Amino acid sequence: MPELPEVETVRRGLNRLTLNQIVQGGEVLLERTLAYPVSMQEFLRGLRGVSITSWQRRGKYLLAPLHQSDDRPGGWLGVHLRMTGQLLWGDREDPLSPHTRVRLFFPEGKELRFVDIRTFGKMWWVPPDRDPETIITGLQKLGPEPLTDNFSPIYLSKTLAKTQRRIKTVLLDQQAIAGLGNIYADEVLFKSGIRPEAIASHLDKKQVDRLHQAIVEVLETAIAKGGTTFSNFLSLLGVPGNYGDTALVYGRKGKPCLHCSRAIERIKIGGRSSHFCPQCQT
DNA sequence: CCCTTACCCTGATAGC
DNA sequence: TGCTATCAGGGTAAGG
Repeated sequence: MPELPEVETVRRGLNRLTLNQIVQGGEVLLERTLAYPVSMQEFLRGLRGVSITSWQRRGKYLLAPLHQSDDRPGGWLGVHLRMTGQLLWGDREDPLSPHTRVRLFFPEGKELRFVDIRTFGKMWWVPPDRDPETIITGLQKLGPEPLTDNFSPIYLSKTLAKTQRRIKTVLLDQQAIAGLGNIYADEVLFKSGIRPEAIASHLDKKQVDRLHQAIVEVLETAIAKGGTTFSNFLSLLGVPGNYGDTALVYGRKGKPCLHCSRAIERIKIGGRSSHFCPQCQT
């Protein structure tokens, strides 16, 4: 389940491996992966002959501006990995995983593959004359990037003050903060000593400040470790992460809290599992 | 408007 | 051991 740090890690890998090479063609093995255009012919027509100038990230979305060989704009490529999506860079002759959904062919036998077991992941080709937000509509509703100045303690306190939702639900709301998912949300609540079921507007200033700091620190640490901190995540070259290595509460139901030894509990909030320490989090 | 729930999907796992 | 039911969750649409 790639969240902001994993997507950021993928972005950095893509920037090292995929830029300024003309896309020679491709293959769509599961048309449902295409969010726009929905036809594989149109999608591949848009991508053939373009090259990628850079990869950008917004929340959990990857966005790449494209250009034609004569330097005219070539639109944009968008990717969302959702639950199980992976982008893999390798050779065209590498054995195909049965979960391969989209292939893009690059020069010298290289290939960028979108592999996705549970098929929730999406790709978009945005035509040159369109704003990406009009095609990838999820971009319109994204809150601030948590690792920029837009995400200040003041912003967080104002955002939390005006909702009666539980804090865990708000952390998962991409409109409030872009990029957190279920694992990192549980971890930042543990780190800041706040129960996931706490009503957001009831948090005091000290709690909000601690939460803000925890969000920034947990994400920065995870990015520094290459996004392999919690989730079972493969880098672009297929190198596995150290699953479960450093999660302090996520997935540790019944196990002793690493601070106080009380058993970690798991409850459902908004249809998602939430892990917390009943002693350390209040 | 604000918030919650159902849905999509397949591999892993809990439970009988 | 082997089978089946349940669970996992990101974003979106529909419902309350």
